[in-house]
Amino acid sequence: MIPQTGRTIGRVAYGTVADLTNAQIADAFEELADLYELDGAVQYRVIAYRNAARTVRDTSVSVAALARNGKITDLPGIGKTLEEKVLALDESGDIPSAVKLRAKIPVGLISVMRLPGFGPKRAKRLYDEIGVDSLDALRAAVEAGRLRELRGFGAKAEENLRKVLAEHSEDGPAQRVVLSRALAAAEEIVTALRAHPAADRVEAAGSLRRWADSVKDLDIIATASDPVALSRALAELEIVETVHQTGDAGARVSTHAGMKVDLKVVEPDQFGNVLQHFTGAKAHNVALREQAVRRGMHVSEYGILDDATGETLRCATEEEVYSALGLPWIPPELREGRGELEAAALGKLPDLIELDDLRGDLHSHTTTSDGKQTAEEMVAAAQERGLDYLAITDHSATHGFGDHVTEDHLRERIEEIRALNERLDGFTLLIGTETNILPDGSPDYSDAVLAELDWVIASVHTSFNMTRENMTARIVAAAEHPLIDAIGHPTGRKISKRPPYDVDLEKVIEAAAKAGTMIEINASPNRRDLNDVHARAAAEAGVRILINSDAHSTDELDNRRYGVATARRAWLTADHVANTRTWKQLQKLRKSR
DNA sequence: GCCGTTTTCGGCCCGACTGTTTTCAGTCG
Repeated sequence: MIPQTGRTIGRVAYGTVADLTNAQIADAFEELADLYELDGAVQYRVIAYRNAARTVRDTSVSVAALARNGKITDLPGIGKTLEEKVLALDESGDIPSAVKLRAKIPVGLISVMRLPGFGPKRAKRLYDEIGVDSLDALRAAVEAGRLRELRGFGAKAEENLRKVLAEHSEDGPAQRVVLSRALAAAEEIVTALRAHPAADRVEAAGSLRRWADSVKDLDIIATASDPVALSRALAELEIVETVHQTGDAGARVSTHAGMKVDLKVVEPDQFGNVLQHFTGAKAHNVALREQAVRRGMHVSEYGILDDATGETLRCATEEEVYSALGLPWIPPELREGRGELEAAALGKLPDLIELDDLRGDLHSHTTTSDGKQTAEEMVAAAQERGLDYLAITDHSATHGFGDHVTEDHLRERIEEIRALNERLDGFTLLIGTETNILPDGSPDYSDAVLAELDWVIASVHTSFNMTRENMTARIVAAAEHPLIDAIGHPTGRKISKRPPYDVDLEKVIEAAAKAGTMIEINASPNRRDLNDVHARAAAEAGVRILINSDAHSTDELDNRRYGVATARRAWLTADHVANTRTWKQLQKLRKSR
């Protein structure tokens, strides 16, 4: 079913109506893909729906609006048929073919299909032959020993299923680990393996290397003079809880935190192929291989087979892999299947921003609100990290939790910070605030006190459950406020913990671009908000992006690396990001106050 | 269902593993 958050079926009841969101369209396509797959449709039709769902999810403008304007078929993988379905969904709230399929295939079968070891074929047979139409029905069938009636289901299958069903009821599908936690484990493991005498090259691959928001497991690719010794070294690390297997091709283990780690030890002359293969993402690799086939070549983790010569090219480096396909090396952060191959072929890959490009940080907290350290300590830490300026932006009057800062207190603080700044040499300390955006869109300080500050960020910290229209109007109003320089963590999401509040970011971006308000990529690894897709859209719309640590302690200034990673995944260059400039230069980019 | 530096029709990425099978379909990454 299509989730209906923020949208009204039978839309006449309201004067204005929330737009059909991209997530809702993508969900509808995914449901159709699942149902068609269970119905036994040709695999390529199913793949077409899945690809379209991904494209829609990665699109930063309203896909429903594109459909209404006749532009939706400009999106890759969306043709006439899918255009019709989006229009039907937009107009009637559902898709006729989905209605038909739901009448034919029980929706509960989708969760059966998702079970590990199951797929559309097995799920459908369970339904056709013994009437299993949900997970509960499957449980009952296993208990009753009915699975053995089926050809192709042996004792082993039944045993595996019992195990899977037991795990499934406990914590649902395998949970992903937020990148910062995975990275800490990866750095520990990679450092230890590199130090081992048998090791030659050791690199973490996978979504971790692409700096994704979260990762499922850890892939490590290595070359070694003694593969067995290196595999054993991994198995013996303190961080490892369980060893699943180890041998001359590598090892598979789990950490105490429950993360699976897969070490693959490969031949040095294939290291580039394997590293490329396991860095992914899937969409990138599929597109790369399709492109290769058109040139008469076949790419796999073992090499590149050339039809013309019948020979397989083995590559020691990733550069050789891409070069053999006529492409420059592509930074891992871009390998998501979002147009990077086309850009690479045209020599138009962006010159991505790096951590050292950042000159200042414009969002940080001290003990005045909920930070752990003083302004003096934060300044010292910022200087150690090579920054030239830092804004102290403690929480505001309505923050609550006993951490609020009254206007009077803030006025005292302005004096203190200005005095401290006077004593600093070659460093600029700014006094600012992270003012709450109240439900009506106004900041929770008076304009008079905001005007006294060097810098104002505005964020939402309360009333998350507003309607999409109201939340959008609220944040747009803040973006249009003459004294607000930037919007902080614009969607409020917490990765793997809390979904974003319902807001039409396209409208916020439009308003920010028009008003000259900057938008932050909050670099906290639990936020990374704006995300990569939205940050790319904002930059393309002409919004100046900030990468801010939101540090609540000195060590959290290092979180900027996650913000830079998100910016790189958004194709941003140093020029897109305002705080790559000196404070003096940045001030020229601000709206006039 | 989409798409076009051979194509508007006939293709559509690659290889390993698993379980049950005797040559392979289904699933997974």
